Amino acid sequence: MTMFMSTVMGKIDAKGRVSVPSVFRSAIISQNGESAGPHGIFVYPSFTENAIEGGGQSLMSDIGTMVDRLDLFTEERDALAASLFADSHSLVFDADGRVSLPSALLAHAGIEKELCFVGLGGKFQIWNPQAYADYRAKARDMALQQRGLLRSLSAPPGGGER
Amino acid sequence: MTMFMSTVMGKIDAKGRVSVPSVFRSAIISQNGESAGPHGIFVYPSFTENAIEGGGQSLMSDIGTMVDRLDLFTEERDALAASLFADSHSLVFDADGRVSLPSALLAHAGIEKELCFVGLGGKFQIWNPQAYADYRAKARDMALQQRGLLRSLSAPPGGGER
DNA sequence: TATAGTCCCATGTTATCCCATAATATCCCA
DNA sequence: TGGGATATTATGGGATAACATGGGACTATA
Repeated sequence: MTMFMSTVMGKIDAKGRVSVPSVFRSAIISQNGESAGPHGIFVYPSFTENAIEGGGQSLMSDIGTMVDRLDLFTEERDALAASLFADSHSLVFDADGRVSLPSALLAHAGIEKELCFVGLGGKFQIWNPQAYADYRAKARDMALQQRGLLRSLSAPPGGGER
Repeated sequence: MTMFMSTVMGKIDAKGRVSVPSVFRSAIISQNGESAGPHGIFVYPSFTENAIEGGGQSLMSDIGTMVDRLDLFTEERDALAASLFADSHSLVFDADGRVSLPSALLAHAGIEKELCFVGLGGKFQIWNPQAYADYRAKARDMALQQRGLLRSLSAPPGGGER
């Protein structure tokens, strides 16, 4: 299973295009299956942070089947579907592996020219570099507080200490 | 698996025509099958909101089978079917991918000139932009309440981790 | 004959495709 | 382990196609 990892800087050119880092691109292609037609990414605003969140198409179809399990024609389902899909976009790579991010998403993340891709395992995020630096400091503090939990997860089967 | 997503603004011209966004159009065409004759959309008033709802022909047949499956007396089922199909319209694209929305539907959604298409995955909605802005906030709250449900749906049998 | 609905074509705008270049990383062989 | 050759990548810009939109002409309907 290929995953998104590491942090890569990037910028938006005069035509609004962003080059998706090759590390992320190859992860997506292997996720979607080598052959499958035109590749691309699936992006939406993060619910909890001022960042754009994304993944391969498989992430989208997973969400689709999830919603399909709810009853048709109910307020709840429609509300959920609206929140999930209305602000989501399916972006296709051009010949050089670039996409153009919708302005609504850029606004949500406070991105103008500079941005950075952050791998999160199964998905990735796109941040304003400055905002990410701030967030990262906070995230580290949180992770430190969770150390106990982390140890209890890795310990069980007489696991190797790190 | 193509789905309707993202939000697109549009307007009605002097002749009452609306240009169906190309994102939605191509989703419909791939849903109906590339070849199949003249393409179009299937629209009806939303039951729960002041909006127009629509999709490709496959949505209509889904609704049909759903009605058939319902465990109701024929009278009740006929009543439901009537309310579902009586106010439904099948609109065909003109050469430029436009349709003209029936005035009854426009009235139901409170649309005059401006409107917006909202993707909901398997179907889409057409809103008065102002009304949608209000609804969006409400939908988000409702969706947040469903988060627990959502998580339980995504977890089940040996699903890929996200 | 007026009205509304189609069909078809014209336009400005935007996005897409395609190629060129420079920088970087990767490979290969001495 | 070097150092040069070869891909791969990121980025810029011009040409092209697609799209949204407006309006004229034709056809059916009342």
